Amino acid sequence: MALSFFSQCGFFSKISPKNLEIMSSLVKQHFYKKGTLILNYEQSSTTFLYLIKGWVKLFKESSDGKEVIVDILNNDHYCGEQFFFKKEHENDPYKAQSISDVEVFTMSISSLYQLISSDSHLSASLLQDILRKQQHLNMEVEHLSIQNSAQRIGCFILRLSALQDEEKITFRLPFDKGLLASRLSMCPETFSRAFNTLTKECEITMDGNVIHVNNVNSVARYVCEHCTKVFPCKESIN
Amino acid sequence: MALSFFSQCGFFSKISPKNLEIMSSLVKQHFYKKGTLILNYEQSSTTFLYLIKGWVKLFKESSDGKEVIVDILNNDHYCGEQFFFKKEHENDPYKAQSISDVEVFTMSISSLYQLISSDSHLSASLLQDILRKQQHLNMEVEHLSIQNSAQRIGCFILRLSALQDEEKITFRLPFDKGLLASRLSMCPETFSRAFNTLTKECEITMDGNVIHVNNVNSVARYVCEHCTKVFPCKESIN
DNA sequence: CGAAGAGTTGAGACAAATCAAGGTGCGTGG
DNA sequence: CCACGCACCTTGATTTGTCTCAACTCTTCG
Repeated sequence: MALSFFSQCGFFSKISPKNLEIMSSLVKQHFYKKGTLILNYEQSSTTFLYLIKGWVKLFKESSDGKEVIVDILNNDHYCGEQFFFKKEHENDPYKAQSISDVEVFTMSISSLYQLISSDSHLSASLLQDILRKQQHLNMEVEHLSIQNSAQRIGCFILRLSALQDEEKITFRLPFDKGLLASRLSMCPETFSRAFNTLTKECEITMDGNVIHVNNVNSVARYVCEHCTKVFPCKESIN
Repeated sequence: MALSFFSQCGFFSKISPKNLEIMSSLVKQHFYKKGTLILNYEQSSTTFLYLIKGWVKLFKESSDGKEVIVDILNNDHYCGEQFFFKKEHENDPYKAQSISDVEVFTMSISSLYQLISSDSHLSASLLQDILRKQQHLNMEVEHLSIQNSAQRIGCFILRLSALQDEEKITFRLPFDKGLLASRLSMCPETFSRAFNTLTKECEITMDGNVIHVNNVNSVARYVCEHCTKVFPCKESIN
């Protein structure tokens, strides 16, 4: 891969020139079609996966066979950093599957860890990223206890909308509704009904996979009612 | 504070001798009685708080005035690391209140960050700690979507029990039931009823604040039914 | 003794999951 | 081109889980 690529690549942009060289010899670039299993349980615990473009779902199966969504990754998200310090038997692995056509690069966790260890700017940049992720997880926990289903959907849409800076927004859902429901910890039926109440409560409609937000503030008024933050809360999408 | 203290103190045990000197001049030790407000919103975003001994609750107030528990800290837990990179206006602050008599030390976030930046062993050790925290948050999210109230209580008790290595265990709840209910995202009434079902479903009873677990495995059977992990799952208490 | 705080219990309301039945859009094979 | 199957989504009926409100008990502490 081109060295110049990494210089725009999330936390890697802080990598030292020397390590940049080393790194480019360690990574492998891959292209996968929608629906491909990218990592199985075993691979996940030794592989650092960086998503250049597309959408990837991370998931596990619970002991009674249901799929549990761990996370949904988008451009410049990554996974695997939690295994830096893990011994084999402590692992809590997952599977990764593409839910769109995707472009990724991978490298082994251990070699990334060596890079990090020898590059204090890189490690600071990673730390910053991880703390942001942690903030997001804190928000998720909070929302699961104070928001109802319709509000969780609305909040997700607001965060997608935040990428644009308009009053009226139209965009396509990045993946199917069943998966989004699952990501937001509700069943598909609840998702469908909750979206109806969202339409009733504020100026937002859905046509197939296309969302029309006619007034962002009306959505925020309904969604952020019980939240400890104030909209616009500038969180990342996931 | 004694230099030797930090050498046994969570991730600080990896601090270099030189930084250890510097650090000991930066920290302030405090003792607070149960019920003291240790940090207000403003202080929280500039203060690193390390809990040497006792229990501290971190909380916020939502826009409709309800208290939302962010975390409950115990020996060797800390808070404030999320502000390393935060600009003033991005802050998502909280309050900290002691829920037992406590012993803590504090230092400013910025001076801790300088220490971290100049000490790669220390920063690696911090990173490890933070990744553990992140794992725990992931687990919390997962549990909120797949466990019912009784299972969440049971899971909390199992994690407290994991500190001991016996079949039959008796211990005292470290803080009152209302707070625990809130920490587990349920109301006090639900906590009370859910504990009754727990007693019915497995060999566990409660007498005041004292929990008797007569058979750890019977609890695990009920609690871990839908989980993606296998008991004993060796998570930290909080 | 009385007041306050913590915990429990019951009744009713409400939210979400489950179960069951249809609808819609789409690609494939005839 | 149509017909079929299939995946995705929606809707309705029912059940389950949790919250809310209110009443009551128990303990503690002045």
